[in-house]
Amino acid sequence: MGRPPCCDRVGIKKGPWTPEEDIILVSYIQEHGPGNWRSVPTNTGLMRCSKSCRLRWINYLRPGIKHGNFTPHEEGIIIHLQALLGNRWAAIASYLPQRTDNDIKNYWNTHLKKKMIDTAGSYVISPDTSPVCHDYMSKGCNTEAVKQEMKFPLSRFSQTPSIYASSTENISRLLEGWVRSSPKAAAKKKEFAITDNNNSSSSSSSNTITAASPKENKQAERNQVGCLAAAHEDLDSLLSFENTSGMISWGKIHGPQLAQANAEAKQDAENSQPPLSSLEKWLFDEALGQTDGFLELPANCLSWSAMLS
DNA sequence: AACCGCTGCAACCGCGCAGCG
DNA sequence: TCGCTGCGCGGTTGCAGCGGT
Repeated sequence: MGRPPCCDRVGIKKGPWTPEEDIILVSYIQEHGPGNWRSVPTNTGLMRCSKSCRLRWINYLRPGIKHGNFTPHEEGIIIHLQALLGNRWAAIASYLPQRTDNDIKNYWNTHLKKKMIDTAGSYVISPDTSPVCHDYMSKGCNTEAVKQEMKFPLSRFSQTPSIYASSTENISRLLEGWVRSSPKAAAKKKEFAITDNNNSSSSSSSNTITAASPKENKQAERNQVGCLAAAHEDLDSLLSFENTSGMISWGKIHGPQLAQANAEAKQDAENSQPPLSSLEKWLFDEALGQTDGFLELPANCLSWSAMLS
């Protein structure tokens, strides 16, 4: 007796989202905030199921999402956390706020898993939770990829997404200001902070995964996410291109105005070099072994990642 | 130029969990 | 306590784009 699929209703549209649908969804979320997905299709008139709306928002339209160009450091984090947590992509994604679980999952399945299998032929993958890197370290490793990343840490911004992708990036960018000022978002951050404080005794070790019951693990995960919230605030500056030119109200722009807004936003992004954020600094520090960040990875994981590159 | 296989990624599907009445 | 409902997660699929022949 299975539950009937949510998208079985006649008239529910499937397949790729159109820019128009994206704009409708973004406009609605800008006004009402994410959540209550059940009501989104009915209130917006979108012929999509609630799940599809949620997924589209989470994986593509949400502000601050970065696609493609995984850095060696991100690879290292993913590899390390995958070894620690297994295929719990949502948990892994919580350590990489710019990445979605879907993105990480895809990247793992299409790139990293293959690399791991390829290299596992010559090296033993340790089954224990401390992955892996020892053999590589003992054999020496090529850290050129890491050095490159450290030389040009902002290279990721020079990626050339598709035309439509750039338009959704602009949607995200435009939304950035709303998310920052959104009372809901602020409340969420506050809530995280409170959770973090309440668990301060454990937070110091919250980055250490210990053997515990599934329920406890779940709670620990939440705590970890809470710990990350503060870091997320720092990330804001990285995630956005600093909408100093002013927030464009999404409810008011359509057609040619939208195209112009997109063009201007793109121009802004091309002209302005993003400031060095706390995270960028953290990445530098991490590479130099001066980790005081929220996620402390074994330095050799960078090497591991570079090795795979 | 046409075909074919491969790759990467967006989107879908099914299940489990949590909240609520 | 139980059933219903909505949300979130992980696995899987489908398709567009690309390169090779």
